[in-house]
Amino acid sequence: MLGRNGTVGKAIEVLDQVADHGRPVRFSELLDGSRFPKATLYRFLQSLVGQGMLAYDAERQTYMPGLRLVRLAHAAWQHSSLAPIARPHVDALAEVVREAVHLAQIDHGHVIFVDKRKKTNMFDTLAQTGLVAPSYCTGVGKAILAFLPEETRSEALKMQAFVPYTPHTHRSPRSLWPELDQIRDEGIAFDREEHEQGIISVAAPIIPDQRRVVGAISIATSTSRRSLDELKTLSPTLRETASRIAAEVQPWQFPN
Amino acid sequence: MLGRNGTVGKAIEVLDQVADHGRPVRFSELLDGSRFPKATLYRFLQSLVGQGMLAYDAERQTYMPGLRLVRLAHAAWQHSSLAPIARPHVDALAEVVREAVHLAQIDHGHVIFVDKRKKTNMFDTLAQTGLVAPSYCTGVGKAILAFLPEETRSEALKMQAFVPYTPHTHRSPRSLWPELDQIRDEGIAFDREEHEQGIISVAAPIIPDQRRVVGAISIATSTSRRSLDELKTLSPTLRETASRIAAEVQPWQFPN
DNA sequence: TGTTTGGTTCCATATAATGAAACCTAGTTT
DNA sequence: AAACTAGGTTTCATTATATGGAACCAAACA
Repeated sequence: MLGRNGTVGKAIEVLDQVADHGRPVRFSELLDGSRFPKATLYRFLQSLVGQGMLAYDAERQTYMPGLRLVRLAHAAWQHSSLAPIARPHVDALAEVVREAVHLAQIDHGHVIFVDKRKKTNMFDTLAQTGLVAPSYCTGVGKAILAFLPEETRSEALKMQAFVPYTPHTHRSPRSLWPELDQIRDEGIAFDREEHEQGIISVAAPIIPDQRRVVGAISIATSTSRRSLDELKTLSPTLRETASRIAAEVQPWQFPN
Repeated sequence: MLGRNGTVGKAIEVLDQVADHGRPVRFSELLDGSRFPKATLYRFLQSLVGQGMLAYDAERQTYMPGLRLVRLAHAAWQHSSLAPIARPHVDALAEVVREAVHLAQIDHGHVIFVDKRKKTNMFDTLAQTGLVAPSYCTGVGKAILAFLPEETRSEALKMQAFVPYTPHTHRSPRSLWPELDQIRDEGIAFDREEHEQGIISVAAPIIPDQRRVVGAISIATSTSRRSLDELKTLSPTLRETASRIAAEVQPWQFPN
């Protein structure tokens, strides 16, 4: 039962696989990317469909997330995500700064974008709500890493592959440490085109009432629109929004 | 594996139980409401925490939905829920009619509210997004039931307990059939204080391109604010909104 | 008509799950 | 201080469930 080779772990893996397709998916497509034998995968799919976690379209022979998962989703969203509480603050910040605003949480060393707001159609980042990103080369990721307890941070850094997405990306934990120290000092993190070429951001951690960091919020833009120095001038507004969100968060509500 | 006594079914039952608490919950509280022996429940919780579907707060010894579920949630929400597509239409309708607007889908005979908008703070119904309601005594439920294929409708009706929530509630499928016929004729359903005393609604099914019904939308209010006749005058607007949503829905995207 | 493809089922065997009982720690009561 | 209680955690002989290669099925294709 425990671990990825338990029955529960395997079922969740299948669930993830269907969800990751982002569209209805046929059995053979799932089989191609699966580590399970045909009969085993088939049985897991039948089981998840029977439980309502997946839905099966008999006409097109495709699988997709089911309404029981949608229902669970909602409960999870409301009680384990910053997004419901932070939404008005994220909206307000986006209105003021006229750039993309991201809200993220961390999960086993990876950043999960849980909300994103922008008020213009001119520009966008790759960040999509619900998506996972590395923590070592995103503003929100570094803002969170800097304020994690030492041991948790070490574990989180171990899980990073330090893929050099751009010439500016950190290549190792050792390279990153001095910057994390600086982030702790200033309470502000920057993404200097480290994750996406041409994309910069400024981020602040969300830390309720001297407790541990629960997430981070960032303002992201392109180098063609703004400079890093211009982003710096938005730091006070950003910190204030992060504080407001932190004030509303009840720390016991969130996982980590 | 198949059914509620398979390992997967049991794990999902535990997941549901934690999610249904809507707040961090301790092991003993879960044990109280569980059909599993102590060791079995404990092991399921450890397994789900290990997989990230649940999170465990060691300080308070409480469990809650985990970020992997939030992530899965998002995928499910975006690809298996009407809400993302329907949102602008629901907003627009709420703006026009100045009452609560509900969006719902059906799942094994039960209605799931997937979105809800209102532009006044004066009153509210019990409908909460993500919640499940019976189909036989809600406007959206009856709107969907009426347009389901015959066999699916029979199955769905069998799953209803026909609890008489108010004196106006249908007590049996037999009692409901003539009204479903009428709903099919008119393309409009009413909740005449059948689910909640004092609450009435008008609902229309969402049926893309001669295909099967995928959901329904309703306008709900209280008898102290509006009469049923007044709600009737909103039918054309409601039908139009339902048609607009249906036009955007790609029928293969949604589960049944 | 024979072959291919994708999906579905079978069942002897293997593996994981089971759950009563015991254990552990912290707090409470005597 | 000792005994007791409560909530959480672990053990392991036994049982139940999962496994997965092979076979089967239906539809489409050559």
